[in-house]
Amino acid sequence: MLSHDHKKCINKSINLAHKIANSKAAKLTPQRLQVLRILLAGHKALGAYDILEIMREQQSEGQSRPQPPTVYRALEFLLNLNLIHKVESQNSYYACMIEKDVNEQHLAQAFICDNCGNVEEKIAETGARNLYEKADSFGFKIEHVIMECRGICASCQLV
Amino acid sequence: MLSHDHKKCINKSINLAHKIANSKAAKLTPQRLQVLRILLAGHKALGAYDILEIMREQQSEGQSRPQPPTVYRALEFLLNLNLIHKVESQNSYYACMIEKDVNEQHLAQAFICDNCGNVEEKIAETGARNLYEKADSFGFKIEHVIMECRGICASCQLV
DNA sequence: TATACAAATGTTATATTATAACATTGGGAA
DNA sequence: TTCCCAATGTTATAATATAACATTTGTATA
Ligand SMILES: [Zn+2]
Ligand SMILES: [Zn+2]
Ligand SMILES: [Zn+2]
Ligand SMILES: [Zn+2]
Repeated sequence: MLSHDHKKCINKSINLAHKIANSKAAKLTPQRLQVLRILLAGHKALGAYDILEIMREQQSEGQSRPQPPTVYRALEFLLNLNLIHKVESQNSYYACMIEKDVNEQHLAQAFICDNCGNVEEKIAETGARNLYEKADSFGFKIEHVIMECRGICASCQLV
Repeated sequence: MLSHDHKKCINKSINLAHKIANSKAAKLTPQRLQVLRILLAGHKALGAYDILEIMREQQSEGQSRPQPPTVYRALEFLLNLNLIHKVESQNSYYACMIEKDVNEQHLAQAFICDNCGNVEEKIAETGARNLYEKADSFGFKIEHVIMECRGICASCQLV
């Protein structure tokens, strides 16, 4: 899935992140941006402690050694802005890869390769409509939807 | 959602469980049955340690105090037979409530009430088809699908 | 019946994921 | 300047899950 210009992809995402943060008067601090960048480095889902380790590797002189709450706070912030998503079925996190407008909502479907870890994110359309209709039919009010597909991606099937 | 005859509901599920286990030459031992019964007691999702606590309460003389692996082993067994499902977004487990035939597969959609904990399980039809089509479109081979809706159930909205 | 094997269970310890609680810092607003 | 509050730092611990090895139990078969 790295058939695209990933540097451009990252820059686009970071620009959008700044816009979204500004529009909500939320502060995309260096630390939060660092976590976002770590996730944007690849279209893979990483665990919180994987991210922590990378933060420690990237740690420069004079900075204090990051601790778990640091990661979880950044993740929470980014999740709230919908800049990242959590893969509930594996306790991991990936950067949103949907090209969207500021304020645009989207219901994500994640296709996670259990071989290489890549995540392909799609927008749920029909599938989501179906869920909301079904919920309506018995009076359930949906607050949050989780749609994840675990499996093997195209390139991993070739091997 | 307890507008049904729950004793009958439980018995039906347990009969089916025996049939499914037999058909796969899998042993539904007393311990495994105990865990299934605990989950069947209500249409709620319970955490592994909640189940463990109940097992300990139900512990009779001479039996040894159950430990975490005991619960997780039983859960794994029941998950494999599709007799229970995991709510990935809250690390909890509930008894399957789909009336199905032995050997019948189903793709579950769980509607979890964040107020009362009740789970309503539906079979994904349209939604699932949509997912598989989408996956096909970029060569992704789906092994397992997770569809969860978190929200508020009808009766909790009345309060 | 005796032996041997495998599945299930028991037991202890520990790994992994996540949060509570409180202290400190730093950048505006008044 | 003083105050406030959001952000970060720090320490400890909670919650979820599994590894590793010992023991039991049922049953196949020699
Ligand atoms: Zn997204
Ligand atoms: Zn792959
Ligand atoms: Zn089910
Ligand atoms: Zn409810």
